Amino acid sequence: MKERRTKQSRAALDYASLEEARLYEEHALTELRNAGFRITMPRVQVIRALADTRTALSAYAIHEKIIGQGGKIDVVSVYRILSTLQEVGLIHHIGIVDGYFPSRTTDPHSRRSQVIACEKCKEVQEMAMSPEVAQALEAQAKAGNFALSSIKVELSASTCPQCKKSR
Amino acid sequence: MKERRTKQSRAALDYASLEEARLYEEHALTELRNAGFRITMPRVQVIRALADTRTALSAYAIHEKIIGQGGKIDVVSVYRILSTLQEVGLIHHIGIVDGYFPSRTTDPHSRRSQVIACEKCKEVQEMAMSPEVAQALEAQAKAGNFALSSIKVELSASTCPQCKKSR
DNA sequence: CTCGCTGCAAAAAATTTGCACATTG
DNA sequence: CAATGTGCAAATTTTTTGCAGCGAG
Repeated sequence: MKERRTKQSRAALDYASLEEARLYEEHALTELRNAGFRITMPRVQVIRALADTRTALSAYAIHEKIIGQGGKIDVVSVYRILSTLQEVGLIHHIGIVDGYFPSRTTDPHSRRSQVIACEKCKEVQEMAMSPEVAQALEAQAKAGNFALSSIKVELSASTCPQCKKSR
Repeated sequence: MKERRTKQSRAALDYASLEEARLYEEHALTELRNAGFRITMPRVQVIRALADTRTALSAYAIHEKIIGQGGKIDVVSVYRILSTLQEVGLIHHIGIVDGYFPSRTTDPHSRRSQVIACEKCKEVQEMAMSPEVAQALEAQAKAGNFALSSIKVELSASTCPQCKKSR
């Protein structure tokens, strides 16, 4: 029941599609370069570890994933690279699951993020923030006389579509 | 310029009004009792430390605040009490400032929270989540076939009303 | 070639655990 | 007085820092 697969399913539930991953890697490298950062092996490795994940990862989880795949990197570098990636807007830190997740679809410079995390399987999904929501929040901040600089929305679900099916 | 005060201003910028604090303490103790927890000195102390704060506090910050006021408590207890308070819904962990903040106005059982934090002075304010925002997010989750269980909105502002004035 | 970046070593900070004792209801 | 909760000691985990040397551009 847990091993359920469909024709076009991915190889393992923990990984995003190859295409998604490839796109993210490319995108991330470009953004990094544009921001004036050098492209190094450690950075490529961290980006790849994030590129195909479906769950939010901690610095240690990323480190282990890289080592587990035969890579070589120090945890300290993972920390430093994560803060660089966050600075450039290529990843978000997700509070409700305490981990980093790649920003695959969101504009790195938008300062807005919306995700939903499944409590059961821990998978995270980015969602587009609807203009209504964004505008309502902006209006509210303005009414309160705040100079709004960023919006972060984190939703939590007891089950996601996959978890719902496998029962 | 920094010491600006108005007639009805609070004694120190770090503290919420006495009335707000008193109400929160009372409310928190009631909820704790109702949830079947005992009322103990350490718990009262942590609740008080949170009751009058305007910024989000870490476990250590709470510990120091209590000790600094002549109280006595172990950090370990602070951790345990914080997780109890969170379980009961009396505090929220605010990701963008990485600290705990009292839920003064939100219903402990609503599983919804919305706050705004000022990047300059670090003060946090709870905001009511507008029905439009809540409904839009619910609809979105439903459309994605997720069983939504909680909503957390964190806004960040470069300046808050107070910071804006003092310039 | 030359900064920017990484690894290594080490320290510091944050969080968790086990157990004997104290306290609440 | 019977859980429940706390303090203390200690371990574990996470995060930060300083510095010498490597390597991307």
